Amino acid sequence: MIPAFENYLRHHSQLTEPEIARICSLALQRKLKRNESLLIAGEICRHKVFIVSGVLRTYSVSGDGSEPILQFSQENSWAIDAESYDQQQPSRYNIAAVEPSEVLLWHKRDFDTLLAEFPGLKKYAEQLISRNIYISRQRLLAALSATPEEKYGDFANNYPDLLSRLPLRMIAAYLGISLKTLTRIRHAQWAR
Amino acid sequence: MIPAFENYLRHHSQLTEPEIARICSLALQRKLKRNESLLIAGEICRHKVFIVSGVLRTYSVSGDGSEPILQFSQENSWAIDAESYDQQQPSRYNIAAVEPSEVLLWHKRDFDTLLAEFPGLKKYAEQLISRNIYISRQRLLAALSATPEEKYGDFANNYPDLLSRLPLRMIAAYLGISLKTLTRIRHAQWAR
DNA sequence: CGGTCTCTTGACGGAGTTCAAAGCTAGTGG
DNA sequence: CCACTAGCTTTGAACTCCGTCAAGAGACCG
Repeated sequence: MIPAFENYLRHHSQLTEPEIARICSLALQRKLKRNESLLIAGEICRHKVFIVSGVLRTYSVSGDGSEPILQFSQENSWAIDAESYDQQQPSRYNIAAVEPSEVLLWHKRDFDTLLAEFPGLKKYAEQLISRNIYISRQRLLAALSATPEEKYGDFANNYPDLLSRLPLRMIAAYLGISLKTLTRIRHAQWAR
Repeated sequence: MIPAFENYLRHHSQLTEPEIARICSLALQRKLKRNESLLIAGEICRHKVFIVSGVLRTYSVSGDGSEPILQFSQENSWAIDAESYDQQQPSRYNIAAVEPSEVLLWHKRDFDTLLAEFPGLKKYAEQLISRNIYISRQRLLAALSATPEEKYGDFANNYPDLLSRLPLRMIAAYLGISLKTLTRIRHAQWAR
């Protein structure tokens, strides 16, 4: 797992080899089974998480039992509940593995140390946050005004590989539409 | 306008008086009429914006002519299109005054200078970004899974003062529901 | 005082949801 | 390695709620 992460950092950050080695030295490794939880609402998100392989979903549980999905996080990306992590307060969201997954974890205090040590890491982290914001905006816009067809089309364009890896009901939960509607759309698209 | 902003900074940041003075010295003042645009989609967002008085809306224009609203920004808060500002690339969104408004502007290069000069300002800016992320998440969740009634209720709780200052059609555009539905909800609530 | 913008209300149509049942797939355990 | 089962997907029918269209009343601004 670690070598894959090292490789990722070499290509996606400006960090030096010693810096990368130091970052890896503080990482904890963990494997998640399908559907295994990494964070449950009410718990405090104590770790920064990098996904080496697999897919995680960040979701909420509504009063009626539905599970709207805020985000999918796949290999070579990060996943945390920022609010719970930053302020070390109980999380409102859940994070769980959709597939069997391998993740690297850093204790918040360790990661904070690394951020203070390496300006390059800090800069990299800020870029991640920014990109997250841009994507969230687009997603919010789609949720507000796009038709189900458009939402599905956007999703298929942005995450073509996830289409085949996720249960449809999760895609529906991510798009904010019913499973029934999603099925209809996919069938309609086939007709073209 | 400047004194009001100075006061705001004193209460909401850890900045020192000289720092505040320096920040203000680089600010540009501008007044916006009702419905006047501050940023039009396609333009580059060249300024950081602080709202001294009034309300701005950040919105998109859909193919069908509707104007979904991503965010309202009221007095004592900031408003920019982060993506366009950070990367100095054409904006996808519009920003316009809902009421006559007074704003302070900083050229990006000036503000970047200030951020580099004052760690306290940087820290303050990061807090703003974080809060923005938390709020966006909540909003996305509501857009995905809440009923129109719940969305309106949340809005009324979170922004009680805006309720009376905004045209209802804008609240509808913000909640992602039709004006008709919004009217229906408000009437229903009255009955209780 | 006129005009524009805003809000309300009605009727209608349709898209999406819910409920339920059945077939299929894939993962699990023996 | 196979059989079984649980979960996933599809489909149908009925319904509900939201959106569109249109008209009219009211409020506010210039």
